[in-house]
Amino acid sequence: MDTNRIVKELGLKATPKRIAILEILAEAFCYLGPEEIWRKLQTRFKRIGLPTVYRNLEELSNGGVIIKIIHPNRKLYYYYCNNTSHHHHFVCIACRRVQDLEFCGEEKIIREVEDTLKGKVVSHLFQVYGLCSDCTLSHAVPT
Amino acid sequence: MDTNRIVKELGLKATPKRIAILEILAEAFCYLGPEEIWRKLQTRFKRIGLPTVYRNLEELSNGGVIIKIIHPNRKLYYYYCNNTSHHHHFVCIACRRVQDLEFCGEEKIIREVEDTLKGKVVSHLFQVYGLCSDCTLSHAVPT
DNA sequence: TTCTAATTAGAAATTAATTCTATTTAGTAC
DNA sequence: GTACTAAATAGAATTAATTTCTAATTAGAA
Repeated sequence: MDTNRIVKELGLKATPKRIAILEILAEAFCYLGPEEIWRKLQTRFKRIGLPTVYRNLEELSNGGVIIKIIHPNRKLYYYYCNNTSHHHHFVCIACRRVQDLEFCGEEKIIREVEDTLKGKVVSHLFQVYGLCSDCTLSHAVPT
Repeated sequence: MDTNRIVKELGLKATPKRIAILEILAEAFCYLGPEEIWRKLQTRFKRIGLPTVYRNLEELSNGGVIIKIIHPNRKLYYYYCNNTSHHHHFVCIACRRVQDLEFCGEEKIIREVEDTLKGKVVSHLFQVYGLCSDCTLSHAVPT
């Protein structure tokens, strides 16, 4: 995965820290918060500010390379998503693994909103929470 | 609507402020934040603390009488929902009106997660954002 | 190599939400 | 109606996450 090229295609400079942030997420296969990412970065960079992490996550998120998670606890989480087509995710509440879902009822929603409610759909948020195959087997308890 | 009875059925005391909070939401037909509710309460009560509002919203939300909104700006919002059956909502991003949706792809999601991913669905979050019929007509610009 | 706009560090500020303690109150028992 | 007790509240203080600010640094173009 050419993180260097990905970042430049977004019109951003390929700074070592920006690249590292993207790589950490790409290798995680689960969602991470800014502070968690910051801690991982501190093993590679002796000077790294938390605002830098926040700023980069926001930029990469705006560029569509990573996805911002809407979490009930109001903290920010992000995960890497190389699948650019519209789709949704199954999030494991035990291990945080994120997996793609095929299902999307978009057409049906649009039809109901436009026909019945006479409104217009701008976007929809759809996330499925549960236990992934590994965590189902191990009877993991979500944190 | 007997707010007094509703509150007592949750095992909570029917204090004037708690009743007022529930009434404000029930009469709003849109989602409101704690501070907005607090401002409305201040016209009725000369002494009313913001922590009281937060605490009551959390309690009423736990009781299922009102619903906590997951909002991209990470602030808390709540709306009154007297429809106890499982369903989802269409939220107008201009005027904040909340309307019930029939659509729910629950069975299909469960089938995909269990059959394909071998996981188990615990819950799903599904919200549709757009412009309601009134706001579509008036070309309202979301705030 | 030089230059410039983008990026960063680190401190400070902001904002929403929560905690704490003393006081008040709803609802039960009498 | 009065007394009682657990629940609820006010208001100040605190917490925690995120954002803003300014001066210094750096990536990448010229």
